[in-house]
Formats: sequence, structure tokens, C-alpha cells
Amino acid sequence: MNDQPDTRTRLLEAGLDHFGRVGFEGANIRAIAAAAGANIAAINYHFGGKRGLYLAVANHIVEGIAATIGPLAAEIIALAARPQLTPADARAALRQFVRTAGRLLATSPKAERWARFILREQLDPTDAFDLIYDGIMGRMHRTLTALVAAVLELDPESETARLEAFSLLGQAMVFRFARAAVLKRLDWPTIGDGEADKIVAQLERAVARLGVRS
Amino acid sequence: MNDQPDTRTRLLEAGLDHFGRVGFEGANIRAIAAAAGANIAAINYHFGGKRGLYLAVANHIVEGIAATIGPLAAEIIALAARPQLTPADARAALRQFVRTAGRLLATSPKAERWARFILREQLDPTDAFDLIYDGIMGRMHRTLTALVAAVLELDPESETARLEAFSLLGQAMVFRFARAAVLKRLDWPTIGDGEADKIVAQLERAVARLGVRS
DNA sequence: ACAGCATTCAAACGCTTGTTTAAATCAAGC
DNA sequence: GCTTGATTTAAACAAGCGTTTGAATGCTGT
Repeated sequence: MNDQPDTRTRLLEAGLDHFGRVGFEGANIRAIAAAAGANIAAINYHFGGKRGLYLAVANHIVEGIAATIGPLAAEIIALAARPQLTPADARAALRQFVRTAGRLLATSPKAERWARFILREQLDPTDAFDLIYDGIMGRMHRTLTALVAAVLELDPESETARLEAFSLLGQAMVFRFARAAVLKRLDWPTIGDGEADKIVAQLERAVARLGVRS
Repeated sequence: MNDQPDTRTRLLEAGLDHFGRVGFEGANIRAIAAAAGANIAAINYHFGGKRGLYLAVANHIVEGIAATIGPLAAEIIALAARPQLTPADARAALRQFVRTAGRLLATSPKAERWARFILREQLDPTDAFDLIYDGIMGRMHRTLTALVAAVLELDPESETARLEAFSLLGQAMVFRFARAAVLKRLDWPTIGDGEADKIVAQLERAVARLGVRS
């Protein structure tokens, strides 16, 4: 019978959308409630207020990302933890990672909303930032660092390895965060499968270049 | 006597700060006016309203960036336009560019506010995006594309060259946009001169790797 | 069928918002 | 010194905000 999620979940989805688009201060709970097909008071009932909904959305994002990239992440983490990881193996794993994650980041509507919310939280971090960092960003970056370090034959704890991981992350995220400029400069109407192919190819080039000396 | 800028300018500066921090919808003109030491009605008088101030801030940013990186940009553009530009020359120019621009982006308080405002505008572009893209981003990316193409010996009009330029841009911007995560992951209290050195070194590594084959 | 609890609902509450108004103040020009 | 125009000011406006309220509804176990 009930083919749609419950009020709580619908509010989280609508909140993710609105908060991501106009920020915490800019969002208004009447619009969120309307988009969720719920009563205004439901937000206070379920989450204790606007701020409570915001934090719950942050948690919702962490769970959503974990559920989406969980299998891939587990595989990569297991691989990165192997003691006798060769640079070539690490590079292959890294290539696999950017292929999957890059495509997801570039095309998935869910990823679009996640990225919007998270980026806003970066701009002025609140309590929600810690939820997201500890839940997803931190461990993802740690895994990436391990792989990059293996490719470059660096100490995985070294500052350089961490910086290199951020560089790789930046190359993937620019196509998400600077989307408006990307579309305009490349004269793409939108980013569909064909455009995602080109972005993924660019990321693979970045991985291929990692650590080769001139 | 008058050692501070006029009301109009103070409103632009305060607006840049507030809009960048909480977005257009989240900002409130009373706080902006108070920060500028001006009356609320001054916003309507000088800019015709909140939206008018927002667009004026976008223009203010374009002018500010142009004034700041103008000399460097002119130098690089002249160089990139040379017909017989060798890959080595282009690489040297690119290195010079990331050195200066990277440090500015990483440490300058002005650049911090610019980046915040611009990034928000990327998240949901309005009229202000066109002002910023046409005024700064577009031509900066075009110049970057020309240099990258020269290094990689690509057609400067090719899609690949443009994608490569975005990759480089992403590597520089990630340290600005994902600052909260960067600070936490690298255990830096803030980004001062020492930290900027390391970021610039990372960017120089990216330039050095450009186009070398494995 | 009923009681108990969770959930939803419409209405109202102060408070803050962007904007408008009309008077006050300032700086030149003649 | 007075006039003209530009600028600043305090006060008021209606509309929108997040939150609270108390009654209505739905669901579950007995």
C-alpha cells in the first residue's frame, strides 16, 4: 500500500534539497514541509526544530553515502591495508576508484545534492561538519592517502601523501563544484553519460601521471 | 580627515562578507548595514535593494580580482599568445602562475571572501554568475588552457586541453574550498605562510608532472 | 470495543524580514 | 546666505519567519 517513505524520511530528503540550495539561514521550513507533503509542525515533532532537522540531514547524508559507496569502499580499504601492496596494484585500485566514484560524482542526482550540502558546510562549518567529516570525508581521504602513498612509494602518514590525496580529490570535485563554469567553458548543455566518460578519462589520466618522473 | 571609504564601498565590502558566509537568502540587510556602519535605507538608496546590492558585490569582486592579479595576468596572457611558445617556456610560465595565484588563493583574506561568494554562486547560479564568469573565470580559464595546451602540445581549442586546465584549477581550489577538511586532515591550525609553502610545492609538483609519459 | 500512545493537523504566537516614507543633514554653487 | 540636490536618518509597513499550541486522527495491543 504505502509506496512512499514515511514523513521523517520525506522531510530529510526535502531538507537536504533546500538546505543544499539556499543554506541553513536561507531555507524556510514551510517550503521544506510543503515539498515533503508534511505539516510544518512535523519538523518540530520529529527533529525538534529547524536546526535539529539540519543536523539530521547531515547524518542522513553520511548514511546515504555509506550505503552507496560501502561495497566499493570496503573492497578498496581491504586492498589498501595489504602489507605487500605494490605500486602497480595500488595504481590499479586507484584507477578503479576514480572510475566508479568519478562517474557517481559527475552524474548521480543524489551525489549532486550531497555535494551541495557538504560544500556549503565547508564554507562555514558548524556541528554538522564534524558529523560529515568523521562519518565519511575523513576515512575516505585516509583510504585515498594510503593508495596514493603506495603508488608514490611514500610513507602513508607523510604530509606529502595527504597533500597528494587532496590534489586527486580536487581534480574530481572541480567538475562537481565548478559545474556552472565547466558547462559554460566546455559548451556542454548538461553532464550526461557521454560527458561523464570524458571526465572519468581525465581522472584516469591524472592517476596515470601520478608519480612518473620527468 | 576621512580615512575610511565611503558608504557605498563599505556596503559592498560588508555585503561580500555576509553574502559569502550565509548566501543571498540567508543574509539580512540590517546586519550588512550595521557592519558597514550605515543606515538600512542606504542599501535601497545606493543599490535599489538587496538583490541590487548582491549584483553590485559581484561586480565589485570582478574589479577587485582584476586589480589584484591584473599585472600577472597581462604578463601570462602576452606570453601565452606568442606563436612560437615552447613546451618548456609554457611550463615555466605555468609554474610561475601557480606559485603566485596559489599563494594568493591560499593565504589572502580578500581571496577567501571572493572564493566564498563565487563558490556559492556556482551552487545555484543567478545573474551574478554571468558577471563573474565573463569578467574573470572565463578569461582566466582560457589563458590557463592555452598554457596547458602548449605544455601538452595539444590544440588549445581541444576539449582535452580545457579538461586538463580544469584539473589544474581543481588542484589549486581544493585547498580553498575544502579548507575545513584540509585543516582537520593535515592537523594544521590555520593556513599561514608555512602551510602555503607546502600547498604551492604540491601545485608545482602537479605542473611538473603535466604531460610526462609513463 | 477500548485504551494508550504516536503522529498529524490548522491556527495562532511573537519576532524578524525587505522595503518604504518623510523629515533631517550635508555639501556646493551662485 | 540662501537654494538645490545628494545623502543619511529614524520610524513605520506588510509579509514572512520559526515555533508553539491543543485538538483531531491513526495505529497497536488487549
